[in-house]
Amino acid sequence: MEFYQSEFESPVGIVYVVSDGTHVRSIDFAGYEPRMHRLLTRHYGRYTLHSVRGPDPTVSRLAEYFAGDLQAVDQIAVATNGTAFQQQVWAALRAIPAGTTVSYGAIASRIGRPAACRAVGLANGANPISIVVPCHRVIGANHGLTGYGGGIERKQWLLDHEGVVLPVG
Amino acid sequence: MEFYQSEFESPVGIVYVVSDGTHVRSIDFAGYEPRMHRLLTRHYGRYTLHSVRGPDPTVSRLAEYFAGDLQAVDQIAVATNGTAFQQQVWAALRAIPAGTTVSYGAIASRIGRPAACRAVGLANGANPISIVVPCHRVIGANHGLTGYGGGIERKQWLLDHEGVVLPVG
DNA sequence: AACTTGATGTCCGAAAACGGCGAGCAATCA
DNA sequence: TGATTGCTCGCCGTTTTCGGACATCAAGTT
Repeated sequence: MEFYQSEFESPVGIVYVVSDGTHVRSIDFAGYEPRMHRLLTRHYGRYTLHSVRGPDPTVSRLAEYFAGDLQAVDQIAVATNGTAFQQQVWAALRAIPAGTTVSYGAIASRIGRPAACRAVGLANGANPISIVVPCHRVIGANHGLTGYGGGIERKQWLLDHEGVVLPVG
Repeated sequence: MEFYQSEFESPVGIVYVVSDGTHVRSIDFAGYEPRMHRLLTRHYGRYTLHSVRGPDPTVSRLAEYFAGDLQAVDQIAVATNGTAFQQQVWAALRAIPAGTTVSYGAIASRIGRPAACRAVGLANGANPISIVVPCHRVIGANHGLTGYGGGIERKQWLLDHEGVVLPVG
């Protein structure tokens, strides 16, 4: 497996973008390299990662997103390996419009397993493509942020950036 | 992963030869297809198997071996995936000359782990390349044949063919 | 002479533990 | 009362852990 890695300096820190040339395979924050490589290994076995310097269209889209064009990342082509359940969850995530939030339980209902809210949390945590697959738009039923793979602060920042206003909770 | 499969009708039954074009990756007997595919999957993940009709140099060598030229298979290039321990065992197997036998414990000693005789048995059973990697030349310390992935009868036949004479045991 | 006992590497299935949840209930406080 | 908080417990997919089964054999026990 041959992958290509770009770097992007975002307001929430450096972001790594890993693609196979046509599809994005992983996006994660600097400081979480071990997790990223663990996920890549789990999904693709042995792989080699080539550092890319030239312009990367995915990075351009991310820049637009952070500049305020929230829909800029919606068309990015992604490819993921995962269980059937995870694939369903991740697909459901991409259907959440920017600026809105959904509860874990609601996602569970949408994929036909209303009782699997907790498992949705797990699948969320296993999401290999941060930001583009917007797991940050899923929050607790009581409007608490509960958790985020990149740290709650980043989740809060992203939601603020998207104009989400939550009850005082 | 792209592999190519040939068929060869031997005195001990039909034999499948799987190669990648330059190296043999698997040799097994008809009737053990599930095991063969399980091993290929374990070692190489997803793969496709193309059926080959034309002449196959590996098959020619096998024919020579069965015709009496016992050294004909010694130069066949093989490639295997496996744990470090298995690689060591399989390498040690190829060093056993045709017409001779060795005990499981002796193989264990040769690779520097004299107490791992039982593990050698396991590694033997996991050998993906029958005949060419001559796991049939390994027998019990008491000269019993103990076991063979293709059935004891085939092990007996191969040893007879190679002129091995064992104590009456 | 027959039987038991460890050491050994790997795979496989079963079982348990672990969460980025959420509803329900009771205790607390104005 | 009614709102709020905190605890408990059931839910469920995934990962981890664990225990057994084996192509053995030498040494110790009976």
